[in-house]
Amino acid sequence: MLKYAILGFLTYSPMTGYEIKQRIDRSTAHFWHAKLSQIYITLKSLEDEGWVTSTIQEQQERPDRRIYTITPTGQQGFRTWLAEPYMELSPKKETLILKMFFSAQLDSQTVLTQLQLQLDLHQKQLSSYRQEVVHSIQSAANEFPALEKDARMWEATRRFGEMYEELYVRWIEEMIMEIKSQPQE
Amino acid sequence: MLKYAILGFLTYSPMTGYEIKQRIDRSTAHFWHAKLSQIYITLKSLEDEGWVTSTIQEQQERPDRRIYTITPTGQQGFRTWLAEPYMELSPKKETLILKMFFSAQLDSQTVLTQLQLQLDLHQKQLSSYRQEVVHSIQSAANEFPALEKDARMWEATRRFGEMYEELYVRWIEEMIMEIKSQPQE
DNA sequence: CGCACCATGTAATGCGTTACATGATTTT
DNA sequence: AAAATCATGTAACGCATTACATGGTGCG
Repeated sequence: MLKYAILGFLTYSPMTGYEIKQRIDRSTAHFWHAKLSQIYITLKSLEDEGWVTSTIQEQQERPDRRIYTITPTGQQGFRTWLAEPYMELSPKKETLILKMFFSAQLDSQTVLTQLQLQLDLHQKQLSSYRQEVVHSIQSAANEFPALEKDARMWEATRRFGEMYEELYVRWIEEMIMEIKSQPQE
Repeated sequence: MLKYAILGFLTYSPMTGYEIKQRIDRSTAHFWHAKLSQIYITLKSLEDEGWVTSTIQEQQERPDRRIYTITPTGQQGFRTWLAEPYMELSPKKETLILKMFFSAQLDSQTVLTQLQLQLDLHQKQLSSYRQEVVHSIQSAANEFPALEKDARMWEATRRFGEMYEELYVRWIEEMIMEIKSQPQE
């Protein structure tokens, strides 16, 4: 699956593994993330398949860069995947919710501390969607006017991330209120 | 991580791998899922660690059952994990959103079909949270009145799933409207 | 008659993370 | 002086999925 995310970025322009990582972090990280090491591994296997090719660009003051380019076969494979109907629900792994599921076994104070910590994290994430992510989409769109339609899609996915964090913050706040309002045993 | 979900269920009562799978499907599947084969593998490694023990219950008309019981060490390990502050955001892998991110490259009709399909799936999931999941929590709470506090937590996690699906449905509906309102090129 | 349910497990494979290894330049 | 950025990669490990293997009972 990661291979399609990588191919997707390479449809815009050739780039290095390092740059792909940066793009992911700035745009898709809230619904699709990846570690740098895994990106390098996946690029290599894409090259073995013939879906991308790579050339070395030598540099003197920086390490050499390996620039990956998508091949026609890769283009084709990516398009096929993109158009393919997706008929499942994406599997979720939400550690906080799992902990809460069993947290009746804990004292309220520990649970409240846990929730407060997560509230802070999600609030930070929310404000990042409202600021950094908005800006990075707008600057890409301004720089390349041909990508206007793409930018509208990117904005829609950003909005998904924002709505998700709003929901998370609301849920945690409700949990905190509910726990505080309950008689201690 | 799955090991803690399994231990969590075993704190309520001893049970088989098969039963753990059923419990997961009925209660935590929307934020924590697992395949049966992985549950068996994890139970075995928990037994090697000494966190659970197992006994065989012979049956004549059905296959024998291996019943797992949590040990004091396992109890301790589970409690430690539960009380541990969770300081990250859970990583997400949302295939639909990833596809949408790149879908400016597709014609609107294909995108609309994709969205409509997912809308149906999420609406079904939503109504399941409002019906089956509500009932299964209530029947567990009625059967074991001592679990009242637990049931309140289960209900909170169910509510999270419901809110999440409401968000998803809303987002897809907005996407459909936006795409329909755009001039075709 | 076929499908779903009960019930457990192994083998092969794939995907992902963490740690390791290197090393100059730029920013704080 | 320390940390972050640029830049690539491998090795070991862990976790998860898919396929394989078995086989009786109960329901529609």
